[in-house]
Amino acid sequence: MPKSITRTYSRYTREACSLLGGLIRAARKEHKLTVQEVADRAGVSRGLLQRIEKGDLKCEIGVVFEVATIVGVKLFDTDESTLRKHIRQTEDKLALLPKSVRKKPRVVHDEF
Amino acid sequence: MPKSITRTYSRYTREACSLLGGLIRAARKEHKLTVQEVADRAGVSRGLLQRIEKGDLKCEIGVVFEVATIVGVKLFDTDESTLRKHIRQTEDKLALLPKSVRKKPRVVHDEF
DNA sequence: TATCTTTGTTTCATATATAAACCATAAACA
DNA sequence: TGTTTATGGTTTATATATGAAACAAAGATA
Repeated sequence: MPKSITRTYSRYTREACSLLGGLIRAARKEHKLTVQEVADRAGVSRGLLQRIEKGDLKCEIGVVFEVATIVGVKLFDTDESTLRKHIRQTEDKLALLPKSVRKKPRVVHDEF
Repeated sequence: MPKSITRTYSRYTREACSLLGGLIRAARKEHKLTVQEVADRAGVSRGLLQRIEKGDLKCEIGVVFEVATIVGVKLFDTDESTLRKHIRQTEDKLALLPKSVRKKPRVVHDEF
């Protein structure tokens, strides 16, 4: 059962979300698109899109990214092929790292 | 009432989420941090963090961004002050744009 | 080798995000 | 001006994401 849920967000997180929402809103208007129109294209409700544009932190990331894509806001400042390349690079990097992370020697003997 | 919810995501959206998850995972391991440790710092459950690292599209964007921030993954390739500047620029841009978007002349008289 | 830890899944109860329907205000155009 | 449309708030019912706990398997250290 989820415990009663008061999350805290760093300033950077809040500002990043706020900026992303603002970029989406600006891009939508530049394309002369209505809130309803973009919502329809993304398959979401008008209210949800309005929350996204306000930088609401509690929206599905997939929906936010989808809306951003629809209005032409690039998440990683890269096109799709570059994106795929980054994914491969990240996978390669992960392959080199240890599978699981151990912190310290299990027991500390050096108490003196 | 929400209608029964089969969303579609573009390839770019899926890959962007996948990449972000991979970057988080790689950054976490580079910092020698355990899944549980990062989950605790972010105030989320271990299972949720694992879903984020797998690029799950249905997570709160605030949580994903927060985790990314914790392990040092920059969303916009900028520091906090630059981020704030971008926000202001976006606001200024929005101030210049029309408040609401009108599509076409209301009625088309020119049917002939 | 054996032991401890991390990770990867699963199931389940519930808190909550969402869609839909309203209404009110503001903005755009004639 | 008046009319139409876009936007911004609600409110409510429900689909679903989440936290917690349990389990198994894989990895790391001695």
